Amino acid sequence: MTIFDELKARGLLAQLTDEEEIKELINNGKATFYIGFDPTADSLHVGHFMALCLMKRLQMAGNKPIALIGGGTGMIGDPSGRSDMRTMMTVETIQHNCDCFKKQMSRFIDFSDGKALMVNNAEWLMDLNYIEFLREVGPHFSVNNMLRAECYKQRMEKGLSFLEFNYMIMQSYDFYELFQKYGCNMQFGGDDQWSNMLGGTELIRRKLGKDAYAMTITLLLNSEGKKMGKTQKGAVWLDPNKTSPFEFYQYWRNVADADVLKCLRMLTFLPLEQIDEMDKWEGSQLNQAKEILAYELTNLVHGEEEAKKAQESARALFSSGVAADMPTSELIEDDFTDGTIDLISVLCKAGLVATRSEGRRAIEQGGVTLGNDKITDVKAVFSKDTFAGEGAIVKRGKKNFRKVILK
RNA sequence: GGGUGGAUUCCCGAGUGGCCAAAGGGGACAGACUGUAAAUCUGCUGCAAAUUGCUUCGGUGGUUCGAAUCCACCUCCACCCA
Repeated sequence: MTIFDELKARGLLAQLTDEEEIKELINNGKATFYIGFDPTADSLHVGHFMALCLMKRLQMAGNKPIALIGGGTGMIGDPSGRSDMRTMMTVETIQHNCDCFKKQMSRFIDFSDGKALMVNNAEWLMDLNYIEFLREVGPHFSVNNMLRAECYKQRMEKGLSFLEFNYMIMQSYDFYELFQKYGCNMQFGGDDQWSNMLGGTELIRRKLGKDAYAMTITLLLNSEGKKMGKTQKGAVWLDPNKTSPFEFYQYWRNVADADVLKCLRMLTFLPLEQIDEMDKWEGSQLNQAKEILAYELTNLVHGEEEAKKAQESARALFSSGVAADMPTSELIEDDFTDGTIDLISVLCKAGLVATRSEGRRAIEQGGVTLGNDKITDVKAVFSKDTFAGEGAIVKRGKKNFRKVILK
């Protein structure tokens, strides 16, 4: 199976400028492609993960990836899909975020021997001269056309500043620059980037009379049509310090039935035959598929050891309620008053609730378990013995466990 | 630059002097039912030393016994005119 067919079978491809040409390029390892990453946070998240996978897949097929960090475009902010204006970031923050991205990406992509490149568009965007730039690219963009783009249309109602309006031009210029510098002939990106990407191919054609191609990846949406990788706490990060391997594993273990197969296809590197086999599973059997999904992804992002640990913890926790390796919190002597500590404090210290009010609610509603006892008395207190030695397992709701130990 | 309308809690959105920690909906959280799923039902949703107290309705200042609500100035946004 060719790489192109595989990508297609996995449901990764959304829009393409020229299917035949792109097929020819990537199947024969002749593509030098780039994907842009906006440094809006100090870690990549699940949303970026698909892009990284795609880079990896194409790299394995002999193509050359360029990871473009948007140090320059980050100064502007992409208005696509945003309902409000993005807060502007300081130069220092952007730089810091770029550095973090670099580190994380190196885990997935092989940058050795020029097999892949990582560049920052700040390199060429920051020193542009306004007038020169306007003269150079300005004539090639039609405002009428830009306004017709879906991503701007939506913003016409809410307000779109000139600053953000320029994002498309900057991104197009990136492609143009990469095309000339590195022979980059393709751009990939999220489906929401389509119009920005077309801007680039258009600019290259108009200025250089050459063809470049663009292709978008399907956005990973769940069955409810929402972007995946978001939780109530925010994004699911790839940085283990922001989202622990266990949490990461649990996120995937908990996807809806309707989404498991799609996730397996789009995100894992498992052979398609194996995935098709799982497609036949039904009902509670899907829990197996979810385990596989969670394990595979945790393995990819955090390594085999972490994946195993997370899986074992999860299994143990949900079957017997105990696990050797589980999120642990420590109490110190000072947390106790007269040798005891109240349950609300325990919940807070363990990070299971954000405020004491929330803790009180959780207890009142019967959501809190310590050891094997459900506790509904808000005023319940516990002695140091409770947490000594092996500690005690505190549960808030059905899926939030924490081992609490007296230090 | 001129005019008009607007900014309320995680989001949408009511409230136009005390009865307001602020209707309703969504989301989130907890419980029941389940398969660590979905759907459904119930509870709950500012903070805390918790039948009470404290802080919130874009910002600052003012009027008043009392302000989300009235006044002044400011900031931001949308629409119309230039």
